[in-house]
Amino acid sequence: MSTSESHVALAVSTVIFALRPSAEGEPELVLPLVRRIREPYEGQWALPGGPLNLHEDLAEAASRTLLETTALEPRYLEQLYAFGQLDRSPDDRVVSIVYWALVAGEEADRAIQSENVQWFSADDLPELAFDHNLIVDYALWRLRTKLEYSRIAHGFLGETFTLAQLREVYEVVLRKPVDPGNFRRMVEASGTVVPTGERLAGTPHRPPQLYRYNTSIDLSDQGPLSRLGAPRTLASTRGEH
Amino acid sequence: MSTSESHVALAVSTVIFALRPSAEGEPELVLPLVRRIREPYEGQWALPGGPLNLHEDLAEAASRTLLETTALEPRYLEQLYAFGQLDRSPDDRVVSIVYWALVAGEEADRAIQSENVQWFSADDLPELAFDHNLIVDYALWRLRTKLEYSRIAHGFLGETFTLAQLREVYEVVLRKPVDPGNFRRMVEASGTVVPTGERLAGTPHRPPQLYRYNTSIDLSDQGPLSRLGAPRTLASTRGEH
DNA sequence: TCTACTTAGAGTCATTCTGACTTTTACAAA
DNA sequence: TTTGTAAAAGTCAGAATGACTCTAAGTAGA
Repeated sequence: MSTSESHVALAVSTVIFALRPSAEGEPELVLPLVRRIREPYEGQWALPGGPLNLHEDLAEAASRTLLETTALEPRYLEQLYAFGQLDRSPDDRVVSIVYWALVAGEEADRAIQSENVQWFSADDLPELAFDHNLIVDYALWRLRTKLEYSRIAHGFLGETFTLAQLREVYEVVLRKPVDPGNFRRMVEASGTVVPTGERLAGTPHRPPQLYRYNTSIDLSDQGPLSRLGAPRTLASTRGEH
Repeated sequence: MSTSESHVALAVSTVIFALRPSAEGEPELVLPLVRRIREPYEGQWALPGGPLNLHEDLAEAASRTLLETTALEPRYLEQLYAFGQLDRSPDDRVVSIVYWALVAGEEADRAIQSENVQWFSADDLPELAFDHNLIVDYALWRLRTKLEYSRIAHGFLGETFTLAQLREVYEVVLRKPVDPGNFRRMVEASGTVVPTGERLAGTPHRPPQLYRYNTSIDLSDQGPLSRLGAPRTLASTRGEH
């Protein structure tokens, strides 16, 4: 085995999602892409990523390339899929292990924007390098599916948030209106958030309760994989007591 | 990049599930393991697998090692996860892309059994090589989770089956009794199976209707990944009209 | 100061879904 | 002909869900 130099290359890429106000003021689902500066696909947009270092964990590599290209730290990080079709790179054989991440909107404002790094609307992407359009489509599908049965929406928000903000995440990601009353009932029954006791002041209406994510609840998202030492960041990054 | 000889090695392994009658006659969930014939972990049991060939698709490699060690063809095949912790192999760095598969019980009887290939009860495994206990735990968790929201149970059965046989799959995998009436209602409402028109004769009671899997329904299990040309076998292997 | 406006938050009601259970049917074996 | 067994259809109460109403509590403007 190990056919001299012509071995299979291993890369790690990340699909990074954030919510940001669009030109019209409405928040929209966006993701950062990097422009390729070499062949193949030179000049085209692609997912941030790079080769896996020998002494680096997979999730670490995902976080690193995320930090390098966008200067952001994820509030949620999960492995998406390993893509390995024979023809996904024209000349060599590359297997890409892809992660997907959520970053808070406030963070995303501080993100790098440059000639070669730009944010795009997730539902209106250009033609990307390699099979990256398929990868983004799958990541979007996973995000939308998982949002409904798991409780990851706060990955888009800051430390504390109102139920209206949380509901807006659902509305934007799922692209459909959500009834405020039923949403409140669903969230409160799930026990995934707890009231901080404080209220958001300065609104032109009754001041809403602020909530934070309930870290004590185990939503057993990944089953036995949680034994692999929390790649899913969320509270684990920020100082939590 | 590409640090001379000390690169990251890439392997593909597969967790293969089948239902087989145990010593007591009750069917149980079993999986085949192979005994390692070299260091590290020489003599210990491990998942079937091997290195990825340069001109081989990931799912293809999974099917191949499956065929080589057990002489079986999967009725369902899906990527599980890519495992890449730094310490999972003592001396070198190995990233394993793991698949999981279902094979029909009747097939499993024809499977290879030898000194170095044996089937074990999924809930009563010995200590395995590498991180393979964790991998099997995760595969079991995925199987049990997916069985409830998706319709993959017929992956354990033959071309046609009765509702009682299908229900038994649920009972054995989920390790809990399932009400026959409610199960029938659930399955019929889902539309995932269709009656063949024939009945199973020779039973000491009213002869049950035979069903087959409804291939025309898209249960959109994997979202956009279905564009990757059906690694999920099921009907696609056997001759279907 | 009062009124209009807006969303927060609590609650109602009808429909659907779910789990536990009953009844009748159709076969084999005794 | 009787008995035993599972098939298949059906019943019923409680839980979950979607559409909707009503009151509370703030700001902004008249």
